[in-house]
Amino acid sequence: MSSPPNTPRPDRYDAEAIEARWQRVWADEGAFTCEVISRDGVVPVLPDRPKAYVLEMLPYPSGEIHMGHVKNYTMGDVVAHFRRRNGAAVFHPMGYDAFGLPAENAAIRTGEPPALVTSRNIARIRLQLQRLGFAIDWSTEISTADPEYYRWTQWIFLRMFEKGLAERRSAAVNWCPKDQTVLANEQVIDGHCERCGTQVELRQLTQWFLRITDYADALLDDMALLEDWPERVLSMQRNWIGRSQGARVAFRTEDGAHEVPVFTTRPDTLFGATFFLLAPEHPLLAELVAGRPEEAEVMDYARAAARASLADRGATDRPKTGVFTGRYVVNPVNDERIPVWVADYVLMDYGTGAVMAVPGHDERDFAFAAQFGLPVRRVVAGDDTDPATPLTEAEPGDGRLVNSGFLDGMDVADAKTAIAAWLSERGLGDATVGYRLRDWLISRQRYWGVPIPVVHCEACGPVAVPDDQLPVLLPEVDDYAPRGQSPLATNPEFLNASCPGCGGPARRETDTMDTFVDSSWYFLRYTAPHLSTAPFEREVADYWLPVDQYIGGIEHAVLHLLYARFFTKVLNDLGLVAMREPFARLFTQGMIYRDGAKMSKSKGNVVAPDEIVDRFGADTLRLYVLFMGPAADDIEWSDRGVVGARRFLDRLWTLVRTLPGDPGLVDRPAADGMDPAFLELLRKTESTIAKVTADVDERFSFHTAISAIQELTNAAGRAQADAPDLAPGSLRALRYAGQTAVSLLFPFAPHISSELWEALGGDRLWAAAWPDADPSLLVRDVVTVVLQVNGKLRDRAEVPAGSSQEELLAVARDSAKIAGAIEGKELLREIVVPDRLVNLVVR
RNA sequence: GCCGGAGUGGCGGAACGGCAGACGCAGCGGACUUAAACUCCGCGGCCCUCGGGCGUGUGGGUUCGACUCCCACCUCCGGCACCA
Repeated sequence: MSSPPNTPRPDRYDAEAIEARWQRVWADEGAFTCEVISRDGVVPVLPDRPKAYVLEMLPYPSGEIHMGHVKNYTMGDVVAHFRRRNGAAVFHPMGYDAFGLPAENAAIRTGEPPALVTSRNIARIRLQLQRLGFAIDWSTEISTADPEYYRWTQWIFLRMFEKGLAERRSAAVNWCPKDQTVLANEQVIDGHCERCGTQVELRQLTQWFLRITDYADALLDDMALLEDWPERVLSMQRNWIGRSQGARVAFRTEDGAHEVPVFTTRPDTLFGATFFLLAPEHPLLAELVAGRPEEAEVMDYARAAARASLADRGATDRPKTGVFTGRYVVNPVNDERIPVWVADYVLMDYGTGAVMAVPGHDERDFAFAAQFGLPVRRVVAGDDTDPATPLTEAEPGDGRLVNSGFLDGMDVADAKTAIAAWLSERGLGDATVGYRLRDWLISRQRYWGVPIPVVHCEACGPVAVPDDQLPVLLPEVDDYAPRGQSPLATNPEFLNASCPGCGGPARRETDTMDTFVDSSWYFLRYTAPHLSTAPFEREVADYWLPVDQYIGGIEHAVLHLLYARFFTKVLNDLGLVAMREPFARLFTQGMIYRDGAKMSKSKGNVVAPDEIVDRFGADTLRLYVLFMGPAADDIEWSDRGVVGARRFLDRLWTLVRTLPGDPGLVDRPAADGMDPAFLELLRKTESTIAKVTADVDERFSFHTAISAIQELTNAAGRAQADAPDLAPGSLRALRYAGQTAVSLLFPFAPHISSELWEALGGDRLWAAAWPDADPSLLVRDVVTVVLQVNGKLRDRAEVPAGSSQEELLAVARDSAKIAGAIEGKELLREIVVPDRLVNLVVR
């Protein structure tokens, strides 16, 4: 499209200048500052319109944002802009998950304090985010490493401590030898440290735990409240919590001295138990073998198992190992005497650490029995199977009970009920539930985290630091290097304290908290970011929360997202907030790949957001990361694709800057008497409004929304090129189309949209009402009807919308192609779908 | 093994019971240019002679009609996994 000779050549699209200009305007006007926030302890007036708390997972300030951040925050920005222009009170804050190992490790390398590294990184990240033009309320920015913030992290910890939800106890825990700290179960992937990949070891240590297992059922049950969470995440959490219904059954040692309970999900197979297993760590083990000939071998085995790494012991393809203890227990259901073995496939921290082995119907027990020549007994058989048929492999499936006394003939489900009642009546067992979920180990033997606000008194034990002495400040230390205990332990001023209870000498806790604690409540702090008397203001928090739309990466499915749900439930039980779930709707974005791999520095395949902004502008980058493909999918980065996004913005720029007619926003033109080509453009404009609105609001389908705007822009460009002399109605339809494209594009590319909107004579596009489609223009007066024979497309016809069945059939019969296709055949049926198709079924 | 998700042009993808391949990238042809880039216009699943035939991982089914729904299978991705 060349410029007509007498019009001035339009100015070039200068992204850099435009973006700087509008970012300044928004900041000067406080365009995205949220009024409904507790500031200086003053509770704001709560507005009487819908609210939208739009939140993306806060970044770890590593010094550079990456493309994943750009995609994440652009999506949130689109939603926030969309809701604002649709009349909602919007809150869209940002903060930094600022404690953690990378800054600490950098500090160790360079000798700079982690606080300095972190604040420098935060300053840089803030600039990068601002350069992308995100509509963030920067006045509510928080950093989890700020004493003003972590004071309240400590405060919440103390509330949990008071409730018995935070406790110190000895347990076998995961230890990362490289990072020199313990890890939570969620932070161990296949036996390796989630952060550094080192194989973790098991160590028996006294550590702080949060009793998330107390909330296992609530975390499962309340998933019903999470209707808009991806099934994938719910399934992962369900899996992680791992609830299974079973029974606890009391076995006794044959001398009657000890009761050893087991947990089983198959109490129906109790008659099939032919041996009995203890975990190597089982507390009774040493006593059972004390002074017996088996003692040395058994205890050697137990010690070897304790030394084995989690990865080794957890390997399912390893042959079964175990040692006979020389002792027997009695099966309560038939008084049968069965041998007790120790085996390392039995886990101490699941169930009771003891297992009744039913080799006939459990694959692991069968493998163990085969290994050691132990008997296998069938107690479940199919309807056509003789109860005496020997088992050549474990049959864990359904069937009828056999060789099982009073259970014989029942199916598995009935037998479970019957045996549970039988055991319960005799006090020998109860229906119970097992969970895979473990308590959350939050101690870390590292420097750069929240100090656990407890002192250890010789007389009183662990004692909470009183609220009025919070925050327990992270002290300066000379050496941050991890040495198996927290660097805080080397600072005598920090270490020595007096007991808040008895005043006697005491020692401060030197472990710091897992940084996932910090991010488990930050969404509340935003609503009162500087409040000095409480972590948040209940009234304001209850107004904004739960978060209406939360957006982040799938990698937090069982980490942050589980922990934050747990914290919310605790705060709810403490009467501090009304919500039971923090995130009403969750969207998990896909990863951006390049050259078939996740972008990472070590692979050298990183595309730096800043470079793209330098070359093409922030609007191009924002548009491209959303246009790439479905927001939830993993997608390959394309350098050429970015160019395409920029080309589109250039095209829109040229279109709007060369629109004929006087400046000034136009209203929707009247359809009556309009030139057909421009009526078509008007219809296109209206259907684009409808599509973009639905795609953003209901489907989270940004790439299709953008493609619809592109179609509209292309259509307007063609209409302009094809018709140099325009009737007034046509002119208006053209301007209206361009203007609407700009308006719809705003959430995606706010700077260029604002600039063009201004050029069109508009003002403050970010506050302008989102356009509404005119329903009367969404229905067409002429439609294309598909003519089929036996479901195969044979012809098309243009007919007036709303034509009757008879009219449509007449049109079909008039078609030469249809006539040819049905010639000489018997007409069996005529299918007519109004305004869509006619299908003639012939034989 | 169990649970979840996905298979459509050269590529990212669209269509979610009714015209398969919108939009974009790459490609080809053309215009502009001394030339190149930019930009613009056009073509574009495969086979084939216009007419047509075949095409959404594979095989069945439901339906007038299936990328879409149902059953079975294959492949890939993700999660859990000696959890009794």
